Amino acid sequence: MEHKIQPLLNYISKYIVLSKKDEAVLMSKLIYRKYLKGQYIAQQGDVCKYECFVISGCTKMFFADEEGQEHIVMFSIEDWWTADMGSFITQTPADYNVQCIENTELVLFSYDVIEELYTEIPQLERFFRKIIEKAFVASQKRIVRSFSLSAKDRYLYFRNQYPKIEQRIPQYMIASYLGITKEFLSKIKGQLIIDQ
Amino acid sequence: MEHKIQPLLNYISKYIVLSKKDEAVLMSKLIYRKYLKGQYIAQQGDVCKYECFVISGCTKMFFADEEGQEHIVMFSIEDWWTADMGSFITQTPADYNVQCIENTELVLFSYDVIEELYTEIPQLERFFRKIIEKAFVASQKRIVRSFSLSAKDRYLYFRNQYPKIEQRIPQYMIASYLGITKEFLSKIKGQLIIDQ
DNA sequence: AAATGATGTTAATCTAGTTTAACTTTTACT
DNA sequence: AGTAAAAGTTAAACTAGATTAACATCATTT
Repeated sequence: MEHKIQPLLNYISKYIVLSKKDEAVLMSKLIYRKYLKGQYIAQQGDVCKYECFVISGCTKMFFADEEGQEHIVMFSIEDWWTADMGSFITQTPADYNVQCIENTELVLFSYDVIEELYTEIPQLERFFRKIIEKAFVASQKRIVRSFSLSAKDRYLYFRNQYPKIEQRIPQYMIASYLGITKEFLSKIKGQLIIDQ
Repeated sequence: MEHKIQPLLNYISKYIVLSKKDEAVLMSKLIYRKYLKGQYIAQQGDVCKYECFVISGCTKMFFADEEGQEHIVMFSIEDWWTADMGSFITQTPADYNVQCIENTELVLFSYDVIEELYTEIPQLERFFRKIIEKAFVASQKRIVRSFSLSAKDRYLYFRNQYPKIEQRIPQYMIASYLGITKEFLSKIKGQLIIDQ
């Protein structure tokens, strides 16, 4: 299993230095799991049991509104996280679904394990603080963009910021992430081609 | 100074238990400061030096876009935080301004002090992790509302969630926070009165 | 009390983005 | 290869919300 979660260890080492012993403790408590395209990792209404680190593949987190419309909140690819954090930290039913868009390899941190780990390896508290700080900043910037940019500019920003993601994901999901209809995104793309 | 920052100590005690000694260390490193209505706590372009805990009063965090339009990202009242976290954690120029809407009392955590505190009182790492987890969850829920609710429903949600804030803040700022014009908010309120 | 500036309202016109619906292209399955 | 399903396009009619502009109210200062 060691080599499979190596990307996670590399990722952690960017934030904190762990001893070999700590790494061993960590590895002994984590779950490595493969999912197929289309498979659900977590479901709206269930308590979110895991924080998930993506080793490979791609996931979307979304919810269905009263009319059954799907709204995508985030995508996650290699070296990023996914989970309904609200449900995870309060251990109450989730607002969101997490589903694989590609075959995906994950490392799962269960709620109980992560609490144990905070005690056994106090540095992980710092690690997760920093990760969440970054996620919070990104989230707030997204709010700002959603209010101050037009749909076209939000799309251009997305394309520029996540060129790798755009290739891998159907357009209608990108539209959902941007908060517009797939028809309007199609129109925007057509317009951009005309403008060259 | 002790009694002035008591609300902060009470707030912290909801998340972690600090010894009297730790409390004394903490207090010795914090800055208590009063601001007048209209005064700026932080400015777009400057590096954000402090994380601020609000003892009393009210602040807004906002940015001015290219056309000079003001967009309000968040309000903060008693027992909440304010700062451009992105600027604070990276110590790079801020995207946002923070300004007092009322006379305001703050407790300031400077960047250097907070790093020292994480080392001297490791429990604070946990405390801030939990605070930021909550802030991140709230931020993500706001994204969801901005995409899935109409302006009217966002206003109703705001009014319901923050009844105390609504009383204290001019309507045009609430419109800015909701991502709509003051004229349209006025129309929504008129409509709500007719519907009763 | 008058005057200034900040805040809030109303209404007409305009536009970014939605809805509906028909059609085309691509992908995946037998 | 042939077919069905999924994904993407186009265009017309519509709507939520913006813009502009004129006016009303309220608070603060002189």
